[in-house]
Amino acid sequence: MPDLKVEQPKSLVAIVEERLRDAIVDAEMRLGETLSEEALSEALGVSRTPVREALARLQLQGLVTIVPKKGTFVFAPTEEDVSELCVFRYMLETQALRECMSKARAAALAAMNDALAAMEATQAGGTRRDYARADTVFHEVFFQHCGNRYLGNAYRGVSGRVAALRTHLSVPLEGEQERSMAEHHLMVEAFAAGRLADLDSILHRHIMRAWDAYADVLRSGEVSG
Amino acid sequence: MPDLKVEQPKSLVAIVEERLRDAIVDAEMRLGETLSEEALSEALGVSRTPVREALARLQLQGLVTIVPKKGTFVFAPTEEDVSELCVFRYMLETQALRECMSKARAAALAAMNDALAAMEATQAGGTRRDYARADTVFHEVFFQHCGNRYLGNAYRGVSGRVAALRTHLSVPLEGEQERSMAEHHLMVEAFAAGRLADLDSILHRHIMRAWDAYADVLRSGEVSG
DNA sequence: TTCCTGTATCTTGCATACGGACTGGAGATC
DNA sequence: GATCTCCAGTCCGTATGCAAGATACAGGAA
Repeated sequence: MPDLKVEQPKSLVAIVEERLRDAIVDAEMRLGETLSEEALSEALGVSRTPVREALARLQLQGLVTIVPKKGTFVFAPTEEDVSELCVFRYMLETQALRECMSKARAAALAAMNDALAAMEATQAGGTRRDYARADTVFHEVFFQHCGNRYLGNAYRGVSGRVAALRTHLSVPLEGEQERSMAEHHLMVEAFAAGRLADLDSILHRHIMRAWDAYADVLRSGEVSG
Repeated sequence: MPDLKVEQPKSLVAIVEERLRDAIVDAEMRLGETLSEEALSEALGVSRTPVREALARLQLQGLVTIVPKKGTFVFAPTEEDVSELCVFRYMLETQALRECMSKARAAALAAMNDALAAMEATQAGGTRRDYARADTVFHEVFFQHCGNRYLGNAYRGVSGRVAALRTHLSVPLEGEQERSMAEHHLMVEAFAAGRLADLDSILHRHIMRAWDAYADVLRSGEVSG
């Protein structure tokens, strides 16, 4: 018998969650903006129940903050927050890369090259948002091949914030994308050659430079929407 | 004016979540056992809404599995699961210890000594469960002092499973508690002396020995309740 | 003017109702 | 006896209603 498995239609909760997540990550909403369950449910054309459940999930991902009896707000990171997030992200990624290298080196390398190609494609004919998305996909590769789903879960738990920061706090510096691409190339090379220490230092530089830029924007007080 | 701040009464969701979490962790329920929202809501004396929300949170902690239209089940780890969990836990703890040592060494050391004393107290006049709880507290110390709340969140995301495995899959081997205590003492000593490498290796041995024991129980097919 | 206070209006927390989907077993059919 | 069909029971997904807390603002008192 052929494989006839049908995929379940997504639940409303899943749809709403995804939609809201995208709205936050893609900066359709401002950081700190007030959300109302009722307003959202009306805008989305569903009842409050799935909206409420989706918001609860987003809270656990750190994308919104729910204050009892008061309201729900898009998250608003402090400089400290961003710093800790970057450190944490570096820890996860470096560990994931280690696991990839020892367990699924070939597969991971192939996937990284694919992701790299996709990034280059967006550079040629895509928006900054397309590049940001491709960047996200690249870093997710580490976790798809690391062979430890807990590591991947942990990353998924913060990836929303990481992606949101990329969108909200990035300023389009001249030549930034080129430098970013160059670093990604270096990472793949170091991975291919098995140079773990190099890989770590490139990754560290890569992430910490992003932190620097975010911190500048935060200090400037401009929490762009 | 004196400090009159009143603490908010916990929401029903939080109460239900905690209660269910305890029930799973303390092995009041069997691994894989079927749960029904309605049955739980009746047993707990609340409506389905907070139960449902609490179950959703527990799912994100990996303590229950929700199958749409079918039912909710207490998690049932595979041997692979447990292995990955142990590896992940080792990663988190070792990173947290690093951060503790570089950022809040004195405070962390003091807290570790307190936790150690509490463990010894339960050894004198407490149940195995008391010891297990004190053990959990000891490991949480790392994350309370590591200065990175994301690291702590990640740990909290798996600590339920870790604690549940401790309760469900541990067999009371002769002298096990003594060996465990000895290892904890060694860890504190190594931390106090700043010997990171030793600390790592003790922690690794400590966690992997637990994994060994769990794997044995899982292979034996006895998923105790 | 400044401060306090009552109230209108917002928010979320929780309970409840209904319908679709799934499961397991009794009975019919071959 | 084996298999299929139908149906009742159970579960979750979603919508809706009501209660209670938080907030903002108008209006009165000092």
